[in-house]
Amino acid sequence: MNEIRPIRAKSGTNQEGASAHNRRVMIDALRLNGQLSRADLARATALTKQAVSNIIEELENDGLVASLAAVRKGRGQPSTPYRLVPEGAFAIGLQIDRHVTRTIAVDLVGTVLARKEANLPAGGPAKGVETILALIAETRRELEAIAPKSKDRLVGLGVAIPGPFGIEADQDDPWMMAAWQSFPLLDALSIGTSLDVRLQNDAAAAATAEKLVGAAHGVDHALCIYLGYGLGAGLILNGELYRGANGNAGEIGMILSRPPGGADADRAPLEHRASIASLCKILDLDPADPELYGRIDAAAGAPEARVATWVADIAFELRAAIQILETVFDPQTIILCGGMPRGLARRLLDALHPLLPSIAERRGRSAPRLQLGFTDPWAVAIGAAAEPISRTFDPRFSAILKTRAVGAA
Amino acid sequence: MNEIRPIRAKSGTNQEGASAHNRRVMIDALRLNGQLSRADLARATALTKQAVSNIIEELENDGLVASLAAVRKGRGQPSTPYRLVPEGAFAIGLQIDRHVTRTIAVDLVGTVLARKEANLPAGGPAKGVETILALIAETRRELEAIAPKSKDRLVGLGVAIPGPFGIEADQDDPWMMAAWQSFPLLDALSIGTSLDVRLQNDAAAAATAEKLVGAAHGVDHALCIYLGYGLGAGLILNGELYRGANGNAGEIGMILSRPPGGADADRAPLEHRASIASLCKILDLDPADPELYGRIDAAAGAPEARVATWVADIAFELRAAIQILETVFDPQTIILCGGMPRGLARRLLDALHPLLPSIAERRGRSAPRLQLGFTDPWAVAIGAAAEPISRTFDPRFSAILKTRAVGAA
DNA sequence: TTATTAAGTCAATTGTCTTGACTTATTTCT
DNA sequence: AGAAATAAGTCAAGACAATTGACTTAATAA
Repeated sequence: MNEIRPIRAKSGTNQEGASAHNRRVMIDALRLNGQLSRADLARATALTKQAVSNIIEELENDGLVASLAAVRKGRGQPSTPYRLVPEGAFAIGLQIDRHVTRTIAVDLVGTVLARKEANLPAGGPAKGVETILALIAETRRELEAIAPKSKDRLVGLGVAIPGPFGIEADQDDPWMMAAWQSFPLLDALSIGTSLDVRLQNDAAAAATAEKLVGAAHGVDHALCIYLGYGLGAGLILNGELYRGANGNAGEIGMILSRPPGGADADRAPLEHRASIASLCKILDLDPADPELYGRIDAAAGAPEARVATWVADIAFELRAAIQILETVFDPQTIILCGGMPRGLARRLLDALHPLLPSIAERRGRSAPRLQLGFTDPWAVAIGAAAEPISRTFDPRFSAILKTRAVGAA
Repeated sequence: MNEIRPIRAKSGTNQEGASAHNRRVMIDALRLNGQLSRADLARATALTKQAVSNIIEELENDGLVASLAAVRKGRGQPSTPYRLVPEGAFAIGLQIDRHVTRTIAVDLVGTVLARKEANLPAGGPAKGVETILALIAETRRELEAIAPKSKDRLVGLGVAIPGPFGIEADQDDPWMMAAWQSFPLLDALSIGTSLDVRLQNDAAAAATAEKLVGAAHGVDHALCIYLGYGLGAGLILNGELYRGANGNAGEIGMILSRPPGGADADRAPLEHRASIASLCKILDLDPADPELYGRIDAAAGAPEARVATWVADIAFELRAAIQILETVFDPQTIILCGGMPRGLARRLLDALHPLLPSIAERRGRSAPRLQLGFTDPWAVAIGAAAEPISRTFDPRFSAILKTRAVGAA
């Protein structure tokens, strides 16, 4: 009998893996610096001029980079800077929220080229998927009208859906979107769109957006607190989005916390008290209302005592959460983002200060401990769209490795 | 004027980087699986038989792996398994604690070959370094007596020191070991030993030990809660130790928390209530007592009400901390380790159950949510010694990349 | 005895980066 | 002006490490 035992091992790599990584590094460097000459790139990446030359030539042929006018910067031959070509790649993002779904089309540099929104019909995922597929198809048509090249250069469909994933959720708990969790969404979308589809939770998507085109651009260690209908955090660690063992890392809304002055038995998920959902409750708003955002905006603009209470309460909770996150992750910065009116986000940011003391209080900080990120309702959809771009073009450890034939875990 | 602007970029790689990675992957696979044939390795790493053959031959010449007797496992030529050679590499670990310092020598597979302990003299780091260098020298002599090869095969010196690092600490706060923090320890040790020296905090060291030879062996997402004189956590994310932006990730002892029933103003660092230091306070023990461990052991064995109180109190705090860590990191398992008697650790583990509900409660878990790791006073020193081994031989993203000439962040 | 299966080697090939010399274009010095 | 210095970028050969496909070896199964 040959006993077949699973062998645990990481996979190896070869020249192809190295080459793929180097291409990604070039694109990343151009994304971060706007434009660089071949010589700049060689210095920045520690590769030789010649290697860079070959790779840039290849990327130029692939339509991903293009040269700009030569610039004289002193003695020596003028350099020819290169930049990313926005039309080099496109991606579609899909946000599925509790009551609404949104699609977005972006290009290689993260510019939004099309956006669509629809309310999710009653009847659960089976019905909802039809709406979604129609919305995606519409978005693709619109994108192709603007950028005909996109037809052959769509690198994937990123999907953002509120987490957490795969837990034993109460099927009736509206927080969980349990029906969607158990629905074979990935398959339905893969078949329905013929695109490469990946799931993220909404906080991770928000973080992806901040990483590609926002405040986390080029920051290796950043946390994005996402305050939406629920509460979550997207973790950027070592320059990559961290997903955890089951894709649930950062689900800070599920932290059990005692309300101020409350007893231990009063522990409840943080997001029950700190989220747009809690604001809806305080303001007696229907979360399913298509005009929700406008109503919140109106309430936040008016001298509304209940909003002030919510801001104060949520600031209390978030201060503690921020202190914990800073302590546990030691990030360069924390970015507050979410689907709420900008004015409300600003008020919240103000209310959060002064922050609690933490190890983040150090001399010579280059970034603020806490800053504002994207705060419009489209942030998650943008992040969803950014995911395929990031996955395809950003340097990542796993992109170097060969895909393994055997092995587990 | 040529304006010199820093270019932000990740570095590239080449065949050498790929080759170095593949060597690490081989060693990692052998470490995880005990012994594997070349064909096994080829399947596990997705490399070709030929590539594996070449690498294994090289590793064999380097004295890092060796073949075992061929085994027949059915039809076909018998396979020749390979294993790691313990004498292939050695490392020294140094733990500097508040009142004591320890050194350890380990080999490639993590076996402890020598250990030394000394009390740190009064007079601060300047004086302490002399003690430490003498201890290291003694350890090296002892190691060389046991394993003469170690002279040429010492890959580094790992140092574990209580964190956090680089914060604006009160110089008189005994928690902070501020004097050591500001002392140029790295330089002193580098010069004094001519070894490659790296610093970690003690919790990270404990996690490194668990990763190399303990409960986190082969686990990609694990957290080690380290309960020593202070409280910290070592984070293993994607199979690598995560350090954060400033090497302070996991310093959960610095989380500000309200005591049960306490007011907001009572917030204090978690480790003030949850650590061996808090036990010392309860038991009226002098932390500087060289016999501290024995005294704690005695108290924990006796029917001592104060110990029971401490266990209950600390379990209360740690339950909340564990729930937070599970929620935030989504790990496969959490390992409880620290410098305390095994019996006490067991009592604490029991007292922690039932754990608070979290996203970690899922069907089909393969590892327990919480398990016991190393709990002897040498755990941190072992981890310190494991660090150079891990750094030199474990697969890591950064090991693939070229070292960059220019560029920042 | 023969076929089948699997481990492992041999030798040639491929792909990607490196090396070192060279060309081109510009500024600075004399 | 002319020469020297400096920097960007190319050319062509070389090095390195994995791949490819045929081959050898050694076992079990038919």
